[in-house]
Amino acid sequence: MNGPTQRRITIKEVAEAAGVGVATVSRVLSGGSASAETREKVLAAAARLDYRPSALGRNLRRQRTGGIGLLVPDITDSFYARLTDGVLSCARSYGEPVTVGVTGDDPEREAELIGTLIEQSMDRLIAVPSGDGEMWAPALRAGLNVVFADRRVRADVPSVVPDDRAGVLTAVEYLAGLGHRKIAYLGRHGQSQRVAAFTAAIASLGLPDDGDLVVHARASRDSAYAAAAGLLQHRPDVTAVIAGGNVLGEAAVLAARELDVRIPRDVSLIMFDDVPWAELCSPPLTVIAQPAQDIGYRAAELVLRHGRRPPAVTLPTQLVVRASCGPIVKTSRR
Amino acid sequence: MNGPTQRRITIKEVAEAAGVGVATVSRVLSGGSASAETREKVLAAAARLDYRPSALGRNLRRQRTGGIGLLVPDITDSFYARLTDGVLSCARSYGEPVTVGVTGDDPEREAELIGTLIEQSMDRLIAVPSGDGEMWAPALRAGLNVVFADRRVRADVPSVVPDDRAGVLTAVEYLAGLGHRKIAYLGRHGQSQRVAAFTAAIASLGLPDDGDLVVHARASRDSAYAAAAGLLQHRPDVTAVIAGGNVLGEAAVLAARELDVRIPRDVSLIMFDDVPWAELCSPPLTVIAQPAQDIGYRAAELVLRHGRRPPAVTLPTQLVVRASCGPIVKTSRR
DNA sequence: AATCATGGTGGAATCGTTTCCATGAACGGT
DNA sequence: ACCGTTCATGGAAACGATTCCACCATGATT
Repeated sequence: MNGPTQRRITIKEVAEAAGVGVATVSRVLSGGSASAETREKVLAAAARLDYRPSALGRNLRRQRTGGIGLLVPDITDSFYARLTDGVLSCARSYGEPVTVGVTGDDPEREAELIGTLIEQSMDRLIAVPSGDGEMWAPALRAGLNVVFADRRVRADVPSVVPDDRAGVLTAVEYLAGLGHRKIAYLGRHGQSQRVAAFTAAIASLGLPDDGDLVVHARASRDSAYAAAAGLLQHRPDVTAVIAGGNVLGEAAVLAARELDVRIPRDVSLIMFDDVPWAELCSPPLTVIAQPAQDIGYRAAELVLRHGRRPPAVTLPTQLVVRASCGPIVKTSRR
Repeated sequence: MNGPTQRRITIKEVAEAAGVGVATVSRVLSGGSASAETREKVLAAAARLDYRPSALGRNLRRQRTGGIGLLVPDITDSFYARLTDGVLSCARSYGEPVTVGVTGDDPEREAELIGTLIEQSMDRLIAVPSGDGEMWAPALRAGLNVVFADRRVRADVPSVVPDDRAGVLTAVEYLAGLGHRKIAYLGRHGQSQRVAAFTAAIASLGLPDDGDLVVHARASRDSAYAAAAGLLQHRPDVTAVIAGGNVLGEAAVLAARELDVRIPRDVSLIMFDDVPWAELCSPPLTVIAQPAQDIGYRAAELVLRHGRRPPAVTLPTQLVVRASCGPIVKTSRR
């Protein structure tokens, strides 16, 4: 009840105002051929009426919808926030709107969100996939133009991922160089790539792999804390932990503090993903930096350009040494 | 070139498969009246064909578009990420897609994004407004259903904001209680509400207000750092700083460290917005916690319900005392 | 001079859905 | 037995854009 909310003006009215047919208006505005005189008239009328073509009408006619969908596990996680920022940044330069959904690493919610996007006739989608590759078969069959980000779960879908193998290897080598032999990986579900890289790295360096050195958490902070605390409590023999993300790193620091495990004296910690607060933390955290924003940007480029899509883009990571890793002191703690 | 990308099935095909007219299909699927028999047939056909109504067609017909737009200054900022999470969480329960845009606190970019949203026929918008209220006149006249979040720049637009006045007052009182008299506010553009509350609080406590105790930064981390460093360098007389957001707080800690200003011995710091790392920081940061997620959720509710919209919702903040504020030692530092 | 190529232009079909309206059947009341 | 009411149903219009196609005028070619 706050105003007469003026009706949207259509191409028909512009045509009338310019004294031409609707086809001509459409042609002029789409850069088609027209005489200089009519072009002038149409442009003037459009400007005068502040005409904005309706994306609805356009998209209905041409079957292809503009806009791109983006599915991330958790927008609250700095890594995915930065990835999102990269996508938005690229999309903005193309003038394409981005619809964002949060999956919480739950395949069911993911499927539901995909359904919503398909209903909107979105045909371009960037996703950090939650489940395994099978789940994506229907979406792909539906003609969805999908690009995976951060994780690669199908070989037939283009993806932009950090160089997990190199990152993990760097981390493990660094820790091994400090004398650590019992190194644990604290990851979240869906990081099969990294876990594989981890066990491979352990094996290649001849370190013992006596079973459950890999612990998984779900997307929430609570779950991350529980996993970290469990690891520190039940495995007093591990002397170094690799956290597979900033939420997990945060949880590890918190849990260590709570359990009176000192970093790096009692256990060394190295965290995937460099975040601003890693430097502010006490102790400042040694991290494997990941180009989160670039990942998003490149994924958006891929999904927008759409032509000649390379199977995979791998972006380098970087070890940033701060103060959360130290040489091993004597034996295992406690 | 990766498949025959099957054509989307339409209501017409469902009608044909069910042996009824399109109108009947539409009616059944929208919950209109129909005989049990036909309802059965239609539902069966729709399920068999995996029919999904096209939002494009629907939205074109009914002039009201589903979906809501969300405009935030910086998705990388934990506060806005959490706010966004709240919006997405609420929107998901309504099955409404959310289109997100990043304004960077730039009114021009904001206007551009609004234009894009209008083109998409979005009629519902949640925004953290960058500019002043005037800028919103065209959007409102266009029939946009707007709700402001975090900042209130117009009285005639519903908004959901934290209780800035109480938050600032609490912070100032707490610092004054510790003996501080020269307190600075480090804010970002668009926080006029808080700055007003700050000067009011200063005045009400009888503290000196000798001019430029308020410093502004833009949305970027660089700008925040510059502002914080400038403040600490040029005003050795201030003994306490209130940072108006987590990015500003982070910048303040960083700048203090760089300039060898110790917290809380040399200056006390209190930060708006509680973030997970505030506890991990050295020293742990005393903060004014803001219900970022709730703000987003409530804003989404407001924009979705749409009826009887209250003029404003104010959500409480909370002082969380940690270790970044201390009593004043002697005189001004240095 | 008659015909053909050219290029600007507008009418009309189309996209997929909702909704108005007319139709026809069934049924109950007088 | 006839008429009026109710109800399910399907045809068709409408939403706003793009695009095919026919049309006409002009200029060039034979």
